[in-house]
This record gives sequence, structure tokens and C-alpha cells, in this order.
Amino acid sequence: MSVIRLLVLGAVRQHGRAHGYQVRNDLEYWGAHEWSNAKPGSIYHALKQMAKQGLLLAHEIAPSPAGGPPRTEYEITEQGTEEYFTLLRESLTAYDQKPDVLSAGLGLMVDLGREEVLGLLEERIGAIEKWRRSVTEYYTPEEGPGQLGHIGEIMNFWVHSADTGAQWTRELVERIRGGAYTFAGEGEPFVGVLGEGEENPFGAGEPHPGDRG
Amino acid sequence: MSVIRLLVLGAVRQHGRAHGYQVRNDLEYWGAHEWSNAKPGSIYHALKQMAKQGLLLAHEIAPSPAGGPPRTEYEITEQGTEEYFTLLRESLTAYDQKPDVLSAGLGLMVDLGREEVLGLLEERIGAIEKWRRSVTEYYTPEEGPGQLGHIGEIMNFWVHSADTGAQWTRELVERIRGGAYTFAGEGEPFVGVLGEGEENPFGAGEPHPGDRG
DNA sequence: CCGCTGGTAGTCAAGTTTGACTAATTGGGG
DNA sequence: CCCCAATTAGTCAAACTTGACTACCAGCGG
Repeated sequence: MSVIRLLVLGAVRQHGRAHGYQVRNDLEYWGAHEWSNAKPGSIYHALKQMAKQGLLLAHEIAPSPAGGPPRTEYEITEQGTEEYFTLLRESLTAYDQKPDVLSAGLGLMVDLGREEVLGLLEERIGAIEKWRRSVTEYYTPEEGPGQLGHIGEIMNFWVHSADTGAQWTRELVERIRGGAYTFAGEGEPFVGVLGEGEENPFGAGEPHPGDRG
Repeated sequence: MSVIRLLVLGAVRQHGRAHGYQVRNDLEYWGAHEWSNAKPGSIYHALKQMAKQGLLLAHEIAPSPAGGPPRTEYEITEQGTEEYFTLLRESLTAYDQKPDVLSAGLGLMVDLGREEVLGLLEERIGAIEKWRRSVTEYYTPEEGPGQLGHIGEIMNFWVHSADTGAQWTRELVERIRGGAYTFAGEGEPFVGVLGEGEENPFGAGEPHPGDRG
């Protein structure tokens, strides 16, 4: 799964109706250009592709009398909504070591109910533990570890990531169980997109914090 | 940077001369299909592309009398060797949250000298700390954290990953400083590729440990 | 000696991502 | 009033990735 689809569906859904540039802005607001491959090309491509697949409905907007570039507004379909929730649930439960997927899931989790999110995160913890077991069993040669030489450091690194990832998830579960944040069906939702003409508080300022060291 | 190039260059270099299928096997031996996007298509593509760019030298092998598919053997050029070491050093120092890049670097680090690797890893730790500082400064609104709502969990997750990643790197530095593994110029090198007809000890067995939870 | 499985070696079309580019509008400064 | 920079909105070719597919051979059971 590409994280772009999840992000784009989430943005369009929260707007009701949005054109490419708006989606692009929301993703920047979420910081997605930092932790995912959310470039203009990918976003416009995803919109077109998902429209072709029936997940979005494209409305060609007649160019304003003043001219200007042709725009298209998108609306999410029922099929798209279904896909959105499938991807969102997956992003919270699947452990595939892709931090961008989890980040997107965290940003959008409040579209689900609190209890469901807690269940999904518990499932995630179980998945991490299962993955850890299977990796350690599979890659431990009969002659004992250490046999692998420096290659064993790769496994060591995975296992470490799994363990710390599980621990972090447990702490998140505690925070959510303790009442943090506002989830679907709990009154006034957190505003997750920018309104018309609203300014991105994180958009300007210093140049990006270094994506690469 | 795509991790495929690093892996392919590393495999070809260790063989001296290799055709696509051999490279493919090495990557499987390293477990790269588990933690990177090393699929046949990507590997053959990378070989062709890098040959076109002068990083590899392609030798068309006359089809054996028995027929069979046409093969090409590749050899690394001087330019390719340079690129290899550039990518390898980058993979060990750059903190871009892509675990596949670090995994590849760990698997190939012994092509460098022990002291250099220690230096690169120290540099990595510095990069992680710098990144952490810039992220926390940049994303902490003046009204105090908590202002961000659940979006703050994304940052929380990044910071947690950075901290545990730095800690793991420190422990790796200790192991290497303590004499673990055999690096370039330290006598009998660790054999990192499969010889002709050698069997991959990790190739068969149970179906893959679940890549996704 | 027929067909089947498994290993060897690689191709291909379709889809995705990248990074640079185009093009119009707005809002000043000189 | 003209030009410049920034903002808004999007396109495009080139590169890369994916997953399924081709083709050949060896060995083996029946």
C-alpha cells in the first residue's frame, strides 16, 4: 500500500470537496512532506488514478472568466470511503517497518472511534510480537547466533526496532485509554485541515528541519 | 538514494563478475527481500541502468551451445566502485528513517575499515541528535505542546524513533570498538556472497516470516 | 517415455515516483 | 504604470517498482 492514497483520501474526505492544491496544502500542514513521499506529482497522480478507479468523483470546474489553469475538484465516493477506512485500519495494525504508514495512521486515527483504535493498536502490538518471534526463530542458525558474523547486526537492528516500537505503542494505548484526544463521535472534532485562506502555522519559518543528517 | 543500487553494487563487487541471477541470490542470502524492495525486476533494472551510466561493465555472454536464455555478466568499474563507497558511507551516516538503507549499510560495512566505520557511526549519532533538536524546536508551538492535539503523536513517534535509534547505534559502536567482526584490511574477510552452486542456508524452510503483521 | 515439479535466468506492461518545469494571478515597490 | 516576487495550480518526461509472466533444463515417478 502506498501511503499517498491514504493521505489523499483522508484530506479529500475532511474537506468534502477539494482540488489538488488544497490536498497538497493539507499534507504540508500535517508535515507529510517530511515523513512521506508526498510530492506534487504523486498527489495529482493519486487523485487521477483514484478517480479512474471510482474512489473519487472528479468535477471539472469551468475555468473562471479570468482564465487560469484548468482545475478539477474531487469528492470522495462511497467506495472511496470504504477504501479509506480499510487503509486507515491497516495503517494502524500492520507492522511493516514503514514509519510513514504509521505516521499517516496517527494523523488520521481520530476518524475512527476510541474503542476501535484501542483494539487496532492492541492488534498491532500482537503483530509486532509475532513478527519478532518468527524472525528470531528463522534466522538463528543451529550453531548458535554469532555464527552470522556482522550480518547478525541486521537482525539485531530489526529486533531492536520491533521491541521499541511495541513499547511505544503500549504507551500510546495508555494515553488514549486515559482519555487523550477527541475521536469520532465524541463531539467537537479536532480540525485537521486548513480552511479557505487559512495560513499554515508550520509552513513558513526556518528551512526544513534536515530530512537527512 | 535507492537502496537497490547499493546492494547490487556490493554484490557485483564481491563476486568480481556476476550475472543477474547471482546478484538476486546474494540479496536473498542477505535477507534483503525481507527488508527492502529487492524484486527481480528492480535488480535487473538497476543492473542495466548502472551499466548504461558506466558504473558497471556489461559482458554479453554467447548463449551456451545448449541454448538457454541470453545472459549478461557484469563487472564493477572504477566509477562504480567510487559510487559504491559513496553510497555505503551515506547509508551509515544519513538518518532518514529508512530502515532498509541502514540494514544494507550494516550488511556491507565490513568493506570499509574499522576506524572509518566507527567514525561514520559517530557521525550518524550526531546527525540523529541534530535532527531531533530541529524537529522539537520547529514543531513546538508557542502556546506549548498539547496544542497540536493528536497530531503531536506523529512528532512524539519520530522523536521516540530517533532516541532509540541513537541508543542502538551507540551500542553498536561499543561492540565494534570492542573488536567484534572482521573489517577490511584485517585478514580473512567474512564471506558475504554465495559461491557457485552453494546453497543458501536461509533460502528454504518455512514460508517467509510475515512481512506484514 | 510422458508429464510434472522445481530450479535457473530473465522479460514485460502497468503503475508509481521524482524533480524540474509551465503558466496565470496577486500585490507591492519604484 | 511597469516589473518582480510570491502564490496558486498543475503538467511532463524520465526513472523506478511491481507482479505476473516466459522459457529452458534436470530429475523423477509412474
